[in-house]
Amino acid sequence: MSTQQDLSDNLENYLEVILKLEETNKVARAKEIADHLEIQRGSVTGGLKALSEKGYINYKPYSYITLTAKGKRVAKDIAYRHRVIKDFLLKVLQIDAETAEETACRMEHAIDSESIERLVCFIEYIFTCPRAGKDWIQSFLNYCSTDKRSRSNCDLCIDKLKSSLR
Amino acid sequence: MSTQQDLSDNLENYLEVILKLEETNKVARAKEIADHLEIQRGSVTGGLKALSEKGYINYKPYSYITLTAKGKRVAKDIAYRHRVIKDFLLKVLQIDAETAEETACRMEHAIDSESIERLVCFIEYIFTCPRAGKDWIQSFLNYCSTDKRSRSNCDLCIDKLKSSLR
DNA sequence: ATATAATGTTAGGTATGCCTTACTTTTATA
DNA sequence: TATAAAAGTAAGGCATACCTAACATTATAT
Repeated sequence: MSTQQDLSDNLENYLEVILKLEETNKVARAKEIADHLEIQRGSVTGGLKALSEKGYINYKPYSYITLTAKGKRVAKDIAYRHRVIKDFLLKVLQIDAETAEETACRMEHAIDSESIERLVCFIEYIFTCPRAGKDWIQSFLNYCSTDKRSRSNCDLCIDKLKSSLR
Repeated sequence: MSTQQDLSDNLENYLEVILKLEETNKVARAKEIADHLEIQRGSVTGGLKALSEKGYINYKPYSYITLTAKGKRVAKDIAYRHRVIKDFLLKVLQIDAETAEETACRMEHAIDSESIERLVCFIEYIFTCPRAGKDWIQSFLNYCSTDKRSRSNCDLCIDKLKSSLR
């Protein structure tokens, strides 16, 4: 999904965690990878060997782990997709933080590059275009919770928009 | 992901295909499931046994396959998530049909129910709110392709909006 | 400096989910 | 109705990816 299908969703998660650990601790250690992925220590070794064989990490038994240039590039891309999707869920759909985080964790492996770029642009568009913007998104939640989907507030809203643009 | 995590992404795909085949042919047959999932005939049997054991399909060797009530409920939910995501990709992000289809196929297993409902509402909101609407979405693509993301056309756009609301 | 704790690896087991090949059942046709 | 084709199943194999328990290495603390 990242470049071709060289990496399973699982291995993508490894890379994402290793990047995070590198940023915090300079290097990653198996124990912490296990903790972050919520799997057992013994399960990590296999993943690390696979990533090493594919050239994404520098790995020697009993030593620390770092990303190769290729690994870093891919890891950053995954983290980017994660951020964009979480942003959309949080700021546009206004999903709660925990759900947004969990869903972003899964969707990041499923979305294609074109859609991610378009999504980035769309979020920007919403908050840039004078016809939309922050208050427009705020009204969205109100629209959602209104059973009748009434348009009774529309005139008021448009009046406010008009005067704000004068 | 559908109800709990009783079903893998894979088995969810089986259900989705079986629903589609039921709608077309009244029943599903292993050969056609294999064709739709692009796997070999021999691979299907295992999936069918798993779905049968979990109570999603009515399955007897050498016979046709139908969804149970539970299976139909879940299958329809998956198909719904698929439609909503594809709709968003097509109509909002304006991704090409083929990519939208493929990406929806993957994302349908990753998204949560809350986000799907919010997404449904959001798509509706865009095409209902007088501040947004069809021409607003059309302008989005233009915004995307503009390198500078300039706001030079904004005044013109707002004028048109104003007069359309008089 | 050495015992102990923490960390890492190995080996064997389980489950999913695909493959292929060979065999069985059903369907169609001659 | 017999036989060939099509559809379905079974068995054995492979890859992923997790588990646990036992063993190895490294780090810590006395």
